[in-house]
Amino acid sequence: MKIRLKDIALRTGFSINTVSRALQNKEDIAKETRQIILATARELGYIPNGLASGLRSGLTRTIAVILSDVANPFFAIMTRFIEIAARKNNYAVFVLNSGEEQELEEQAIGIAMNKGVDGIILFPVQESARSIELLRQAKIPYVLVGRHFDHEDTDFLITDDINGGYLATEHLIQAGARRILLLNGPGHMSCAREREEGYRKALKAYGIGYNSGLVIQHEITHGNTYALLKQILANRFEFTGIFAFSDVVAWEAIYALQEAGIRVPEQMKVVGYDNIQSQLYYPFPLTTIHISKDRMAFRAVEIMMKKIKGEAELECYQEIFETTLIVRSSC
Amino acid sequence: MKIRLKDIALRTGFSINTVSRALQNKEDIAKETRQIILATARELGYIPNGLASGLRSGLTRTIAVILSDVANPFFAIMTRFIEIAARKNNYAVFVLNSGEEQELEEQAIGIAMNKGVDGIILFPVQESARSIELLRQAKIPYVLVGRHFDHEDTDFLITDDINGGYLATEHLIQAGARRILLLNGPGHMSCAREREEGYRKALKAYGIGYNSGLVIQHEITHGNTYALLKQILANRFEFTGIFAFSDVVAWEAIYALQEAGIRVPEQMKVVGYDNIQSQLYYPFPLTTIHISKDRMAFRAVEIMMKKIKGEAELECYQEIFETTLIVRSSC
DNA sequence: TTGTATGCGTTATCAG
DNA sequence: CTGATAACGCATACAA
Repeated sequence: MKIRLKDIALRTGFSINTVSRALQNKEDIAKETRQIILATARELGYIPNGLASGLRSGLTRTIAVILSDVANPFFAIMTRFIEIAARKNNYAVFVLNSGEEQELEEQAIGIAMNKGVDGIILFPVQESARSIELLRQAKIPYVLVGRHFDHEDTDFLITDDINGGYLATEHLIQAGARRILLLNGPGHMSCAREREEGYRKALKAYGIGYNSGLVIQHEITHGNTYALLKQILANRFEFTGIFAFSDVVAWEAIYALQEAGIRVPEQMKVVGYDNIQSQLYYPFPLTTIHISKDRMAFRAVEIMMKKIKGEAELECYQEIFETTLIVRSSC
Repeated sequence: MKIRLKDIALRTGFSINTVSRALQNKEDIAKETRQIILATARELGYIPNGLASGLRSGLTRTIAVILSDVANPFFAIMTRFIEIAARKNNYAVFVLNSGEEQELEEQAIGIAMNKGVDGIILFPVQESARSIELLRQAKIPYVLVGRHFDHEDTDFLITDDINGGYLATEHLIQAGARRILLLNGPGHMSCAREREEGYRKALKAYGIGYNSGLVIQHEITHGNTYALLKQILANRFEFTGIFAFSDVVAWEAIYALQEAGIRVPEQMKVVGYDNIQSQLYYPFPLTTIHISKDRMAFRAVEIMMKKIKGEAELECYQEIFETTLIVRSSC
């Protein structure tokens, strides 16, 4: 049998209202009264009905995380940290995958709204800014993570991807690679554009000409890089280094390289992005760009909480996290 | 401004009730009426309030997935498939991490109940059966995945871990390993016990004595295997094969082996479990035991839906999925 | 086929 | 400090 406030009220002789206020730790309740109520609530195994309280109060203590694909370790790690932080704040999190498809992202936003979430942490697909429009219209607190829109004034937490792209490319160059394949994400993603900007800067700084044939924008969904690289390797190719959009992309690439009998780093130098290995011990030591996944996730939740409570001091929280090079054995 | 049924009612001239019924596609509504209502609902951008409908109807179209740690690729993959299937059924999923701690798992169950989920998919910690007790008392539909209780009559989906353990061990033996370290999960986990049973069976079948010093039960949380193996390798050791509880455990082990300068598979043969590489292209080809993560996840959701709708034909759904050996290069 | 009335469990307002 | 009452938005039973 489900216990309601009413049951506790009946048992203790107080009114439903008093019980509610006592359990909420409101101030104008006698100490003794509160104790009695808390005790019987515990005794009866009372679990508040979040739907009812959410409906009435307008707060559900629930947020949604909308991302590309939780099966991708980068997003899985982010999700984990977000859940840890959310739970500390007594929040539960919905996980919704967009699969990097604009339509599914918008659908996910709709689901989140339907569920009455207090806020949304969004890793936006960026095929259009309609998601932002939706969020804004609904007046629901949100924070973008990892990517941001140039012409929209939103909160966001991103990493210094120009610098990251520069560091990765520079390291490849210093390792002797002149022709460097950029296995980038699609151009609508701000982080992809910025990583490419860093790539270009580094080439320029080292006096290497930019070759558009070496810059590949592709869908970064599961298996796509692998298929693509298989194809590339089947033909003539003249690069000796690869800068991958992410560690996952790098792995897929290396997987394809291995199948083609090309050794990393001897014959091909590879640098990834995200430093997933900061959270998982993979036996393949990938040189990569580190970003602080934990700090970003925690900060995202922190901002979310402030916005929900209406404590946001600033118009927009926009933070750029540092990127650093981690040298392992792939380059 | 949030659109409610009332707004659509006002706009169309029908009553709230009619609008509600029209949007639910109930039968006793005039075709034309329905069309008008649907059109204005769309026009106004109506998003139903799931809290209100959930409160009233008792169904929230929401489930919870409670698992060890989404950052672990195995659970991430399962979560992904579960979300896909749930979403097809118009369900959203809460992800709650237990961190393999009984207390956090029970807390997570409480959160799920508070949120009014229609059902729970649980990868149980199994330190105690109290979680099952909670679930049962609350009369909330649930399915256990990956692990099951011997003395509890519950729905569960597991894999044939005795066979899996046997196949892994047999393969190690056939590859020439006689002294095989079993890096197992804790003994309270049914799947760990069953994998060990398979291990023992294989040893016996090949006339190899069981050596309890080679069987290690340990917490399988992030980083723990790595630390443990570092310690083991620092001392004298005499095994030439490792059967790891999971691919993640295997990776951590191999990571430690590499740091110790021990080559896989030349000096040490390793077999993992779960075949995470069926979903992710990792450039380290791990020999492992395959389990159908997609089929298990889809089935879990399918069962969940049936139980929620009260269509469950059987007392308990108990299914054991096949395990097969995947040979790659680590053994 | 449609409308009215009621209640889901909680919180908020206000009176006592 | 406590209690009565209304309201959140929707779905259901029943009346029309």
